[in-house]
Amino acid sequence: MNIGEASTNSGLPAKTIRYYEDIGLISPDRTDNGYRDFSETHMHKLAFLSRARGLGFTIEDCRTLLSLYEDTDRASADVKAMARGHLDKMTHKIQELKAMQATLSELVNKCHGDDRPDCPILQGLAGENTAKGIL
Amino acid sequence: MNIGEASTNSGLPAKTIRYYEDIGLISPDRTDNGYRDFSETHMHKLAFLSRARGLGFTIEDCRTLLSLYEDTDRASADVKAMARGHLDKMTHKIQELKAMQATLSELVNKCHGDDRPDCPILQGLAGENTAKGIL
DNA sequence: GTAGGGCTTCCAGTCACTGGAAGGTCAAGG
DNA sequence: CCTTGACCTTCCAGTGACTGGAAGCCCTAC
Repeated sequence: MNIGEASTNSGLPAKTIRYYEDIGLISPDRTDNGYRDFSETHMHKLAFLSRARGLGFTIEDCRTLLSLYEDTDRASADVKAMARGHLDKMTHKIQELKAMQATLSELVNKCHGDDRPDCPILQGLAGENTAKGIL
Repeated sequence: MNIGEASTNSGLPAKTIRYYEDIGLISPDRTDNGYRDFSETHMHKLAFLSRARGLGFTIEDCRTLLSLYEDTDRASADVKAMARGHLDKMTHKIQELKAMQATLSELVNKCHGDDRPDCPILQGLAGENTAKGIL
C-alpha cells in the first residue's frame, strides 16, 4: 500500500506520515521505485498513532505508547500512569481555559458594543477595572 | 526604567519584552548606553499585553487590540466582535478537550493498572475496542 | 582593576506539522 | 512513442510565541 492509500485509510495526511517516518515513529518498507510500502502492521501503527494523537498525547508520549504496545511484557500500570499524567494536564488546561472564558465573557457582557468608543473590555485589559478586579 | 524593572513590573520575562519589540508591538526609547528605557506609557502597554495574552488572545489579536486601545475613535462593537470570536474559539477548544478527557478517562477506568500486560488503554488505542466504539 | 550583575545582539531550538519547489514514476489515451 | 496528469520522492522554509545560550558591552562596588 502506498502513502496515498495509507493516508486515506488512517486519516493522517501523507505529509504527517512522512514526518512520522522522519522522526522514527514508523519505518515502512520501500518498493523498487522508492515508494513507501505500508503493510498491515504499519497500518495498525498509523491507526494507533492517529488515535493517540487524537487524544492529545504528545509525539514523545506516542513513541512510548507504541513501544509499550509492542512490548508484550509491559505492565499495564505503566500505561495507566502515562494516561493519568496526560489526563491531569488536560484537566489543568481545561480549568485554565474556563477561567479565561469566565473573565472574558464577563467583560464582553459589560460592553454595549456599539459605535461609541467607550469599551469595558479595553478598560479591563488596561487594568482600569473599577469594579472588583477580575483580571 | 530598564528592561529588568519593566519585566518585574509587568510580569513579562525580559526575553518576551524584547521579542515584543522585535515584532513591533512596542518601541521603547533607548538611553545613551543603548539600554531600553521604558516610560509609563510603555509600561501601560506591557500590562495591557500581559493581560490580553493571559486571556489567550493571539499576538496578532493583541496588536489589533492595542491599536483599538490607542484609537480614541474606535467603536466598542469592533472590540466586542473580536472578544466574542475569541470566546467562541475557547469554547470550542474546551469542548474538544473535554471530549478527549471523557474518552481517555473511560479507558483509564477500565485499566486495572498492575504488572500484567493486559491493558484496555492500549487496546482502545489499537482500535480493539470490543465494547461500544468510544474512539 | 576586577568581580558581579545587567544589558546588548544574534542564532538556534521548541512542537507538530504544513506548504511549496524541483524532479522521478506510472497508467491511460492518442 | 509521446504526452498528460496523478502520484510519489526529497529538501528547505515557515508557523506561534517564545526560550536558551553565546559573545560581548556597561555599570557599580570593593
